[in-house]
Amino acid sequence: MTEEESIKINKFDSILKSARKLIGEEGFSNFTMDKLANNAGIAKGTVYLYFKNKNDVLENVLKSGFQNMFERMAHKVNNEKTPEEKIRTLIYENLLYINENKYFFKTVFLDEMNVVFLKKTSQESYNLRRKKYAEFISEIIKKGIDEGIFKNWLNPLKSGFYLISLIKTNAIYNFKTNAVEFDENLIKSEAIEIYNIFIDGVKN
Amino acid sequence: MTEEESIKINKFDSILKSARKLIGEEGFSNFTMDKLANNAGIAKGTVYLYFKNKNDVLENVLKSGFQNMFERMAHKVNNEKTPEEKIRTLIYENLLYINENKYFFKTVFLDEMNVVFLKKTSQESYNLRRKKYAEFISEIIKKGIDEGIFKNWLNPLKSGFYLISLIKTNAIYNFKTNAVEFDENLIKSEAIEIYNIFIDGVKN
DNA sequence: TATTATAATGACTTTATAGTCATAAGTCAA
DNA sequence: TTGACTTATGACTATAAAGTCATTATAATA
Repeated sequence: MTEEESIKINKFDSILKSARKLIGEEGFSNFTMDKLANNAGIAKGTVYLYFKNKNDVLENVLKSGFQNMFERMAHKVNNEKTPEEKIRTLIYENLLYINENKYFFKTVFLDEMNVVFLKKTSQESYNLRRKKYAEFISEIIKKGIDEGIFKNWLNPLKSGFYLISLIKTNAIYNFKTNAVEFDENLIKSEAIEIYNIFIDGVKN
Repeated sequence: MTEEESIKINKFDSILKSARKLIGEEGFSNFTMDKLANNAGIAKGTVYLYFKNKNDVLENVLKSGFQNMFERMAHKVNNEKTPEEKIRTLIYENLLYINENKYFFKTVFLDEMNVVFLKKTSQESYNLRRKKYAEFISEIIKKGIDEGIFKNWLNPLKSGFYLISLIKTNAIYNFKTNAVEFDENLIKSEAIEIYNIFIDGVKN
């Protein structure tokens, strides 16, 4: 690597670092090229010497956030023998990685779930609705725990969110794969699938 | 209700309907007040006679999308006796409702998962990364099925997405509730929690 | 040191879109 | 029919932020 290249890469990296920091602090929706230049201590035009455009910055921020994650996890997981051990390691390593890149993932995840076009106050009412739903489920879970059917170490509210996320993931999966109109039977079988996975997961 | 009120409400509803339609077709990020007025066949100023501002429109669109969902589900669920039956019914009714409001939920869900600030092409590479990860998990699941440990009716890829969504939901839950820095032990116990739920869910 | 090449600057241009408001059209009671 | 009131219009304004480019500063080279 020549020195020029190294300087160029350093600047690239330092701009990227500023971008990550800003996005981690204020989210994607408040991220502007002016703020970026300002935070990096350079002129706006300079940013465009290192990045094609704003999208290019965002893409690199995301790329850097997920950089290494996959390789590191795959490496750890491949060292395990049984499917169960692999899954246990995968979950742990994933949580660890998320925690190591806490500010980045916090923003990405919260931005993902917050219908970012809404004003703060409307986002709150949206999240409140979600929470109310999770609380409704948590009452059912609590009852199951009290009756001794469900694992007694479950966090009922968190379990409620888990179930919601399974349902949503199922819907998204089917939105993306099923071009065809899906009928009542398909819905029924999908519901049973989620039910069997979730119930066995929470049952004693 | 006087006739004026009824007219006003009809117009309110018809604008809302246009908004839902547009958002369902093009997503939140492409939704503009000009398009809305145009689609509703009225002048832009008229929209502002029925809605305070854009946020007010969006809020009403979301509200209308989730309208009745909760009450309807709660009603059905409350008719069931055991926690297990309640959960089965809840899942089915939820999937049914999502399907009945397919276009609305499709947009909301996909917008949620698509880092909307990215250009289409960058979103695709982002989704590809997610898919690659799910595929990695699906290989583990397949192995578990082959070995007879896991339920043989599992869709491995979908199960991969399920696990990712559980991990993510856990992270979000902890981001929102744990103000404190969380240490390695907490991460370990969270990982074990997810592991126990997921493994029992997929195991025979 | 002088000349050329490279990097950086930031004022300016462009664009998109939210929101406004003077004007016009429509409605209805007296 | 008139005039007061309500509703609707869309050209216009305001604003935010992306992206540009002529100019200037810095570094490399002869």
